[in-house]
Amino acid sequence: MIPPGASVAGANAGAAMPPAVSVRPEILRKRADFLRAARGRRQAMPGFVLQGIARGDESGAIRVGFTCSKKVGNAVARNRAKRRLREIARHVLPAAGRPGWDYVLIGRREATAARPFADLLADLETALTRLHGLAR
RNA sequence: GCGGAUGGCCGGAUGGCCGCGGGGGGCGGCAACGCCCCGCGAGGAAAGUCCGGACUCCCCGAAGCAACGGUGCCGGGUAACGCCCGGCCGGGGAAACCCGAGGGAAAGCGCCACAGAGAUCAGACCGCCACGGUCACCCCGGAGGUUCGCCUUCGAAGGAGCCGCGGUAAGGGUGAAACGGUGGGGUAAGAGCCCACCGCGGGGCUGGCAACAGGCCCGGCACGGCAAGCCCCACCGGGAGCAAUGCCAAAUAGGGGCCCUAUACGGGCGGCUUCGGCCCCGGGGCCCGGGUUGGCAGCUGGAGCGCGCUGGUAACAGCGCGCCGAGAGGAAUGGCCAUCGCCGGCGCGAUCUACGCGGCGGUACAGAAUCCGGCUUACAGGCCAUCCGCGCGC
Repeated sequence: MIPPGASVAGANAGAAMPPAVSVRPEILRKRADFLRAARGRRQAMPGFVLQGIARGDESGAIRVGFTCSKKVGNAVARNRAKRRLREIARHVLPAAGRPGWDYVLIGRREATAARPFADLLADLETALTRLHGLAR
């Protein structure tokens, strides 16, 4: 099972090794931030739903939040989905995210936990591209 | 070895890359913060939120009574419990063992359908039996007739059947349950009518702390079931919950107090006018309390865990030594990968078992949210001990 891992590592070489100058994404914790992001653009993917909005303040930080409601499953299923979303955000957002934006990743029942990790990474990149395209 | 019963335990391992949440230390920096190092970081059920507590706030003189809710054989354990341990009784099993809301039905009310003759101080449907009446039929005797086979008629004893009037609670049948069961005597047939044993009720005796058990005497036997319908008795119980509760504080809006502004624009006050004064409104400053949101505390060292000894059948308790084992708050404890375990079935190695190799599939239930003690429910796979029965060997 070497080829898949190698291809992902090669394709995401830039994303997997974020440059030191890039700011690590901050985590959203306030309900108000989530409500504002929900008013922005949304892009549905097989493993998750992405929401994003430009904050419009002078801070250049990329921020991201995670949502898994009870529709995703019991506590174990929700936690697992949230952890996988956290992991793909950590890999992709520093390179593909836009400074000054807030993103929210929403977990989906079964799909978020079952979809191969490499696919999830690719999904987030294309979702970000489409979201930014809509915003333009 | 096979089948079964009970109690207890585990619930993947190692490594690599990249991460997360607390804590401690070091360096840089006024600080915010950044970097480095060390150590810690989910469960047996963390789950359901069903009981019992600790801890907070609210209410409240004490006690009793009433209401409401809960518990319910006895003894013990415990901070407490509806939990646990030991025992008793009843039921199931060949046994180990398992199951039981298991106080009171002579305090009272209520209910007991259907079936059945009759369902509580009940009842005669079938059956059984005695007596009275009637009589088919059989046997005997007399008289008459005769084809000598027998026929008719009268009388008497018995008598199936039918009718009437009674006896009976043994048997059949109905039912969850039928004035207790089995056997014998007895009787017309039967019946606690009488007797023995069992059961039941009462009394005292012995053993036991008790639930209760054992045997003795008396009574021929009455007092049906449901209390998970109401009820009675005994015991227990204030309410709400960590989003409890306490502390700190910015912006905005609003409330209160004090001071200043005033001659202002405006309104009011002493009969009127002027000056002056006071008050309201307006503006400014300071302070106070409430409050949204946010932050801090509560927040984890405790009815704690491990080992040993002592007491106890045990639950458990005491003592000694050792240990610190999550503390988040849109909520960390992870993501990806490799190797190895474990289980299942398949193929190959000689046919099976054992064993080896190969590839395939599976590796559960489930995520702390103030903290403890329980209960209940879920769970891939596995381990240990004790006991019962059967088989084999010594």
